[in-house]
Amino acid sequence: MGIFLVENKNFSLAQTLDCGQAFRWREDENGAWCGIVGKSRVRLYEADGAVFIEGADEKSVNCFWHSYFDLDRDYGALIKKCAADPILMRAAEYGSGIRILKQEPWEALCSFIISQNNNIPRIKGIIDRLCTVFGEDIGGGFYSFPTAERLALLEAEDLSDIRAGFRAKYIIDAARRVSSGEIDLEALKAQDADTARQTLMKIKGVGPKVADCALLYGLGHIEAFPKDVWIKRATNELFGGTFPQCALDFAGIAQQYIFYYIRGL
DNA sequence: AGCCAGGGTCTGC
DNA sequence: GCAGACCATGGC
Repeated sequence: MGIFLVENKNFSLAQTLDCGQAFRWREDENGAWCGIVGKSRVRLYEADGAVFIEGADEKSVNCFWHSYFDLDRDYGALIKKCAADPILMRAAEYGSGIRILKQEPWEALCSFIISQNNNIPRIKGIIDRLCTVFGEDIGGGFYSFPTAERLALLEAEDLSDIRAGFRAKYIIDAARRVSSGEIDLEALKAQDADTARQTLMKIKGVGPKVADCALLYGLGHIEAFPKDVWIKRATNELFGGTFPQCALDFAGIAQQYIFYYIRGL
């Protein structure tokens, strides 16, 4: 039996876990969502107007998982702010169950290095193989996301079975800079987004878009605003070339509504 | 078959 | 500073 996590107001597992911000969650045949975070494999489901979690103890639910799902933030209030722009309001209502996950910084950074010039199904495949080959066996045939320390010991050729293509050398460069301490991801949480972005962009293969994804999904900077091809398209075709100004202080969250909305059109 | 994908680097102007 | 070729791979 699962442990109560939260009421599912402004929280849809399907929207949150399959909106392109994380790549290791999968819906099972019963409509529950299974994923591996850290060294835990958990299963989440919605029932009776609430979200429940299996595979986690009471203490981790109240701390880690509460933070992971960003449960202290009032998404309803943000959606109301979106109403200042009629198109953004439509997008926010369409994706009103999305929450921005607070993922592990290294996993977020590495995942979005892999994401560049790539499509979501293949991103998931590459990450699956990366975890299976280089992650830690956490039992049951499941594997954790490999640490930067582990990957830093490899050469790009060692990733050939992962089929990450030209991104392999970028993964290794990122792993080495993080594991050596040259880039302290935890410290970037407390810095302003622009400073942190510049640091992240010292990594080969990390430009503004990947850096913003790491900032938003791994480092808690909700004002970071990844501009991928879909968002550029939406900004031009839906907003006349200018991102809605009413959402600037939570642009990352608004961006996720727009990304989900335009891909669903 | 060919275009595209949650882009970035490198080169040449 | 900015455009254009190029990068690996596979989904559609």
